[in-house]
Amino acid sequence: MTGLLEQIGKYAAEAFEAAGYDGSYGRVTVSNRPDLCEFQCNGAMAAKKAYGKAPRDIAMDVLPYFEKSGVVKNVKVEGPGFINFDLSDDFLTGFLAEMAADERLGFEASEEPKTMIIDYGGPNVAKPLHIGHLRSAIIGESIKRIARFAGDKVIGDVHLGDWGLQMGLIIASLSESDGDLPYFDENYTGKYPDEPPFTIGDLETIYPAASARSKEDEEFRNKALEATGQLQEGRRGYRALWNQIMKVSIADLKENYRKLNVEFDLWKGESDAQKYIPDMVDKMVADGYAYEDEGALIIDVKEESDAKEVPPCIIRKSDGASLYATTDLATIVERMKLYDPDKILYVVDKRQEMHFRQVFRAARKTGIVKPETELQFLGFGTMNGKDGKPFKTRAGGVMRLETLIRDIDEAMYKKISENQSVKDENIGDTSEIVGLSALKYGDLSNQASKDYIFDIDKFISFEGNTGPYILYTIVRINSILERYASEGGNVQGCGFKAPSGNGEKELMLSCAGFSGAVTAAYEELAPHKLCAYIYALANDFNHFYHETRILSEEDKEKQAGWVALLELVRRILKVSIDMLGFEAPERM
RNA sequence: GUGCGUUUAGCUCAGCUGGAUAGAGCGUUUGGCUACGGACCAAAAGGCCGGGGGUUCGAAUCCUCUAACGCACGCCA
Repeated sequence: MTGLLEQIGKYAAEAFEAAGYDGSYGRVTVSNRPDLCEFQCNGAMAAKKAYGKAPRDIAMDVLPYFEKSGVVKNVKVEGPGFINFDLSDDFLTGFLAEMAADERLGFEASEEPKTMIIDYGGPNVAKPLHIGHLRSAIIGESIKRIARFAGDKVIGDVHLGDWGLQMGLIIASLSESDGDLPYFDENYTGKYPDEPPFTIGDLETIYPAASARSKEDEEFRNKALEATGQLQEGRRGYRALWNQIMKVSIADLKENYRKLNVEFDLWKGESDAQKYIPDMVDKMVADGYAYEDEGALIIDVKEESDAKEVPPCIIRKSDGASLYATTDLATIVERMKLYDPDKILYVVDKRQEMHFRQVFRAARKTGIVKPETELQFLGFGTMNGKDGKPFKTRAGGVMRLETLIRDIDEAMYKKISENQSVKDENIGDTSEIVGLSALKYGDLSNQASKDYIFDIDKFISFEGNTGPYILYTIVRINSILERYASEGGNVQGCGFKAPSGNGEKELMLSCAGFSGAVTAAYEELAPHKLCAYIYALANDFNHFYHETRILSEEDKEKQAGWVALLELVRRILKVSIDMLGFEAPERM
């Protein structure tokens, strides 16, 4: 089924055509003057120029045909030529019934599903996740889920930073501290141990120490560079050690992402792209796209229309090493080969925009990506502290994700224990679920591309436009519906009735806006639009709830209509928070 | 320096391809618990939409100039 505005718009277009005007003027929007009407059509004013006629007269021409459709009522022409009207009760209840019967709640999935790869997460091996990784994970996961709901085949790839100097640094450091391990014995031909010689905790200590040392100790740095080179050339012991680092690190990353309710389909990384590099570069040179300049191998990517010249894309440094752009290009080669996607979406810090512009252009120019395949960059803004500067710990360092999540869980635990009259044994699980909703909703309700203020106090206060408020609404509906069922009612058997009050009609109209909200969030890659929608829906529900005594209602027909409406609201909210990447607890 | 982005209520943010009186939350002030869950609801106060100019019947929205702030600008990722 098509969305509500689309359906009404169709009738409006027919009305315009019937009156002798172009149907495209029959666009309908939700009224911005709720005191006057529910919906409006401004087409008469837009048509003024084309027909050289007063907008009011055009509106009056069209008006009779609007009324005839039976879909709308109270049609009026007001002001300079606004066509204002309300929805007929029959049409609305019919629409809601159709929604309720539909698995996707009336959202029409695209007929030709696209295959889309989303590149998000981007953690580095052997380094703990910190808050810089948070937005990519939260936003990427939500967009993945929204696109899946919309019917696309979506593949999420974590794209690990698992290659390069960082690995050499760890190997070099271990060779000094644990030089007697077989990994460092070049003459060793036996099987390497199954058990890793370190824990994730060890790695997290080793890496930053080695990284700091390499900046002062040139000898050590050279050793790390050499180890990196040998690893890349395939030295057996180093490869085995690298596998151990990967094993330990990925297990830890998976656990951390699991806590965030983030799941990747692919755990590929920069290392997987390495084998495509030589052939790719050779071909780029042979085709004449890549050439040497100042000792480096570059691809020109500037275009005539650039307001500022875009620097060339460097694919090989003058010392012969490949770099970030090379790996990203080779990753595109691999993705095209293995998945042939219609689109690759990068959910990355917006400060990397120039880099991706270069990479995309180089990929297009050299033809490693099909012309039809879309490459899109979704840059997100920085998470700032309350002072407006990048978020730091009190000590001034980068905050670990684990610490952040733990802080929120603890604060939430405290709040829930204080508010709950009956002590629940599951309070720990509940505070994790609610805490995650606070964190994710707090992030997603902001426009992704903008910087935003990360205010822990605001998130854990969970009042107003927050995740916990949404969850609270769901839990409250659950409670009512459970009680209705326990008193012998059949929730699924209830049908919609014409609204009897304003709050009820508002809530119904709000429900009907679901598919429109999802469409906007999907097309614009904008989870915040879905947040805004469910917040308004939750508000409308709570308003309705306060003016209506549902369970004590004598008129069972009327009551059944309300139950049907509540069930629909619940489903919409649950489906929506699932798209945002969190869930509702049983109680809270 | 050049390019990109941001600027809307005391604070944090919405505002769809231009439409009627610019909206939320927090905070402030006031009212509502005989509870279908008060983590709620109702109401009030609070704005030259950074500034100037332009296009238009009509601009927070489009164009232009300008200011402040942020970010990015060939061998880091």
